[in-house]
Amino acid sequence: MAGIKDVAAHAGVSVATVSRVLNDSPKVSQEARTKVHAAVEALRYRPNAVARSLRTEATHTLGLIIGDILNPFFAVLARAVEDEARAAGYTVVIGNADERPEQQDHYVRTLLEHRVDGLLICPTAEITPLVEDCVEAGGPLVFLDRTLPGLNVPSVRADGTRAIHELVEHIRDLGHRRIAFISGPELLSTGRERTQAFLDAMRANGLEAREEYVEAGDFQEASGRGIAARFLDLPEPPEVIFAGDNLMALGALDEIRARGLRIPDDVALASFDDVAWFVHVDPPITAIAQPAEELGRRAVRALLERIQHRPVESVVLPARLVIRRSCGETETR
Amino acid sequence: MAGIKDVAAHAGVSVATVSRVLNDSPKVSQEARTKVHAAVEALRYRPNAVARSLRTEATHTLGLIIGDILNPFFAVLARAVEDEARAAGYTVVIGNADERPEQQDHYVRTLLEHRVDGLLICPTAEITPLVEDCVEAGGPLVFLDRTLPGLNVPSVRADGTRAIHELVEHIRDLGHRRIAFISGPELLSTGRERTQAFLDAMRANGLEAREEYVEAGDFQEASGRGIAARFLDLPEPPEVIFAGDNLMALGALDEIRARGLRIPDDVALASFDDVAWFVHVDPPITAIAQPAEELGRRAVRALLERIQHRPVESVVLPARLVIRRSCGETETR
DNA sequence: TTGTATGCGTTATCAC
DNA sequence: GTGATAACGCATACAA
Repeated sequence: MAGIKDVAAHAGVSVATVSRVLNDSPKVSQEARTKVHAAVEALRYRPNAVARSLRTEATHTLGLIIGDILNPFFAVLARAVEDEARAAGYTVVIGNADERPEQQDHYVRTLLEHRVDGLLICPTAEITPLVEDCVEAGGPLVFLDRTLPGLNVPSVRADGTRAIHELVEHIRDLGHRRIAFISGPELLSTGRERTQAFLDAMRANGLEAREEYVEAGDFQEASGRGIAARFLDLPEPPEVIFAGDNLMALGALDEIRARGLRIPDDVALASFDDVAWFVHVDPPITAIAQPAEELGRRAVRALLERIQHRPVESVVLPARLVIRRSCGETETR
Repeated sequence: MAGIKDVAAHAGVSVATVSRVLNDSPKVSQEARTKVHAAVEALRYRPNAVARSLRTEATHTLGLIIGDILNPFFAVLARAVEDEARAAGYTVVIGNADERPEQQDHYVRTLLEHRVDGLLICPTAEITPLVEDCVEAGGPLVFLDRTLPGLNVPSVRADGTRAIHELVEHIRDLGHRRIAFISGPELLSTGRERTQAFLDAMRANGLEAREEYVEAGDFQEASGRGIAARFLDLPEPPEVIFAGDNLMALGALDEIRARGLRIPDDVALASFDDVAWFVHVDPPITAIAQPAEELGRRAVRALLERIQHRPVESVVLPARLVIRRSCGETETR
């Protein structure tokens, strides 16, 4: 493959001039510029980003570690991150942690070795030593969607507290009392936050949050299904099942359908996270929507600020309740 | 950040020895090994993959260019590619072409400059000059999901021809005659192939494929909705709408619902591509499932073979019909 | 405005 | 088994 030297030779100038043309430095004659461009064209020269990065200490690459690319929420997040990064001239390398700390660490290590200019992490459950190192090393780092306690790292996330309060109130107004919650992992900030908000909301609405009506899943479909099954097997099953994320809602839906139960008559359903197809389920599913695109964009902007050594504040965006018909709402059409 | 020299100094050996330990070369004493590892630990040394790549001419990185990360089919594909690549010690950089040739080219260029060891492309519509260059340059390249005509590049894809024949036959057996097809872009191999298969299947089943019943969308939701609308506005609307991919099926569903039409009584629906939530729509959607994970895995394996300069054959896997109830099938429970 | 020369962090080729 | 040192391809300080 042609190198900068070949281009220089072909154009009859020095490598320095070629380099200057390529990085459009102002100090270069129009004539040289033209010759170089012609040579680049003729030789099909592609600058070697690896060599350039070694020299400049910058890869123009961002790392993004997400929980699960198959989760539509993360897919939207990833897409927004990629769009915003590309607009700023960066390429993003996505690592799929699959919600496993050791896989998260694998990607942290790999991305660090590849010298990404900055790292966006949706941290899995635990603070791993590697992530701690990252923080101490002080490289550009922003947490996305989730935070880790006790770490001084800016984060970009949604807060569902108010929406959860509204949801519980909405459900109570519909006449239901026994609401069960498929919570997320206790070790995840999002899991903890949603559980706490649910408990608070129940209390605020004068409803009893029975212990057997709250169980933590792992944000994956299978756990949602298993927990829904246990709820439905209870001597006094809940009137409403509220799933802590869209995948667990899908699992709960699977279980409800498998039992031939009707929504909302036999059991009502609501979900944290809104996804495109919720509209098409019968009945359409009442859900809490997170501003995923906005989160992705803001996270990239924050990270770019950090890369330029500017201080950034954490950002928290509100999630919002989307009322449909899976909780027994009366048709309004 | 600590470099290999620092490690060498700290361990009291030469950089050559450190390098040998890190790449566990056999020719190094146990003693040196221990000292180096201790130094690595103490200095929190992270090898610089950029420098290493410059020297070794290998990045252990694969490029993957897909049509749209928000399309569940591509998400599954990407996930499988990533899993298989990681197992082989490679990191994958995903580029989202968003079905736009110029954005595809942006990523081809970027990935080439970053010197990925191999490229997996789900080609958008056109043969761009850049892709042509790629082929001529002869770097490891395999097409995934789609092919480009006249290019000698191995590809890994699914063939839906038989499944489409089965679907049309199935629909005819259900008593329907007027079947409309929301086709994919004529410029995409998948679009052409599915359209041709549909037309053939209609003929083979003694059904008339009316011209106004076949229209090409762009594999995105909005086009599916628009085309479904035009079908339904026809003086004699079709009895069945068959969408060429899952996103266009979602769009068609939107339109059908917006008109207050019932499935399958007012109009039946079927989709190429099967996705998890099709089961939960009322009624569950009859669809053609592609072996997406398998495609992703096989593509990576093929690419790794190419990277090792071994010849590879293209692979074609059959898609299969999944009968549910959106075409008026009688309940079998 | 242009060219020469040095170094980025690593691996690999030699000698020892 | 080990160490010195020359590349790898590029950007840039400095000289011209």
